[in-house]
Amino acid sequence: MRSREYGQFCGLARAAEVLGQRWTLLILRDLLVGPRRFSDLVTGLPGIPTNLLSTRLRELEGDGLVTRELQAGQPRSVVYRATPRARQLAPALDELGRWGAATMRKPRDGEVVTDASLVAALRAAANPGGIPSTIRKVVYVVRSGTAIAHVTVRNASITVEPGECPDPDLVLVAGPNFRDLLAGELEPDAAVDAGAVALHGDDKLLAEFVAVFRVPYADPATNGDRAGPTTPGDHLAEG
Amino acid sequence: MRSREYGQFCGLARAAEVLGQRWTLLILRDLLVGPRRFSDLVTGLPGIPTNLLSTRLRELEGDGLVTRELQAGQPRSVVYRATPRARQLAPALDELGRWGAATMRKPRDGEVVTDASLVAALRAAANPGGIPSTIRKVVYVVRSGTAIAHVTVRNASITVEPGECPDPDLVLVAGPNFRDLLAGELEPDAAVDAGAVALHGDDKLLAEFVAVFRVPYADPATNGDRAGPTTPGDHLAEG
DNA sequence: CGGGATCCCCCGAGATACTG
DNA sequence: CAGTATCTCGGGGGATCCCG
Repeated sequence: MRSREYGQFCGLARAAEVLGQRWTLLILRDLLVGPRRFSDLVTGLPGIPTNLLSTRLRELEGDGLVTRELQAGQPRSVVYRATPRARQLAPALDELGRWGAATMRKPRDGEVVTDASLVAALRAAANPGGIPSTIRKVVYVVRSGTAIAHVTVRNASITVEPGECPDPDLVLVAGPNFRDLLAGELEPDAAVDAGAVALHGDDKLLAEFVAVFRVPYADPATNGDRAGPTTPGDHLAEG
Repeated sequence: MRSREYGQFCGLARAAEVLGQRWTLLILRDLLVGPRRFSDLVTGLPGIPTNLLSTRLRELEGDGLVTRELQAGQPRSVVYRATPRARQLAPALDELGRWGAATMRKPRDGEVVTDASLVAALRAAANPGGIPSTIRKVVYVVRSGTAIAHVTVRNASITVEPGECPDPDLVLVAGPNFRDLLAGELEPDAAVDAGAVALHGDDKLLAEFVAVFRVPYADPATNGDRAGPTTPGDHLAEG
């Protein structure tokens, strides 16, 4: 079998052949946030070798997941864009991201947060069922390290985009314990004093924010078992 | 950054560090079907080097996803088991499997179907909402190549397990166009004549089977766009 | 300056053989 | 049965170079 293949007629194996290549999952994560130029991707993926990025983009184009558009202008500009087929990956990447986030506590040495990773994390955490019925439109700006995203919550929709936004109702600057807040282990009232977040604006809106964005928290000590044994029926009867 | 790491404080990056290693996704797929011995895994993963399997199992044990139990007996036996934390991956792997299956048409040259891949595919395709209200208990056996699984459909539950089962109500032997049937592109009445399936037993139960197991079918020609442009709100506003 | 291509080194993966 | 040992080879990492 060729190097990246697995020799099985299996959906998961086919997915692994594409997504199992190093950096591919993060390239797609960034492209699902929006179209990006080569240099944008290099910036958003610190440490990626440029030759590998080039190779991956060509492979993804061949797999029908990315399109390549030449932009007018001098110096010339190339824009990479996720195809509809790649956008169908969003639910799977959200699941993977939530699973991976469940055991994250502190950044490892040298780990960074990028705009795209912040946007992806917030989109994966978004819970439309948590939108208060009283809301008309609220705009948040979220900062974590140097990463910035803005959130617009309306009656029945949550949108998350990278970067700043003028006139936000509330700016949240994530502190060391920010995830404890989103995991529900820290009450909104206590979050500022606990160093989870610093607020600029209408700080009463923080309670709405944590109602809308929730992350699970797996206990590593029990290998992730949080609420007793997994019952059959949770997910058919796997295991 | 160490070789498998990405240097980002991001749930998806953490997931990729574990699942992006070659063969890891398929090892977990097999272990989510049930506990397996080393030689079971070697059999279910044709082509995997035994030293790599050994390495991966040790890594997964270190990541808290697999436990290793010595079984009594001579020759000695070792059983590997997915931890609860690994079982939390099931929804993500199902999503990935459905995504990968959406563009599968025919097996590539030499591709096989294993018991575990058949079980995983059926579990990912299971749709409890499709269970007819008239059902009490129906048992199917499904064969695809040399792979065998059996399915039990009850009032509100679907279980899929590997291997045979005594006294099934209906045996389905998958033919070349079996997926067209599950994708809804082939009516149950026409399936046998079209070579999608051969039946042994109460063939009127086939309609119930296809109501319970559904797979999506992406059109490769349009890069996976099946029903017009993706509307914002389908998945927040990604893209 | 953006968008790559080229080069070299080395680690990780594949294949096979062998052992407690 | 359940791995380890050894070798080879391709792909990834890192730096540099190139071209419009």
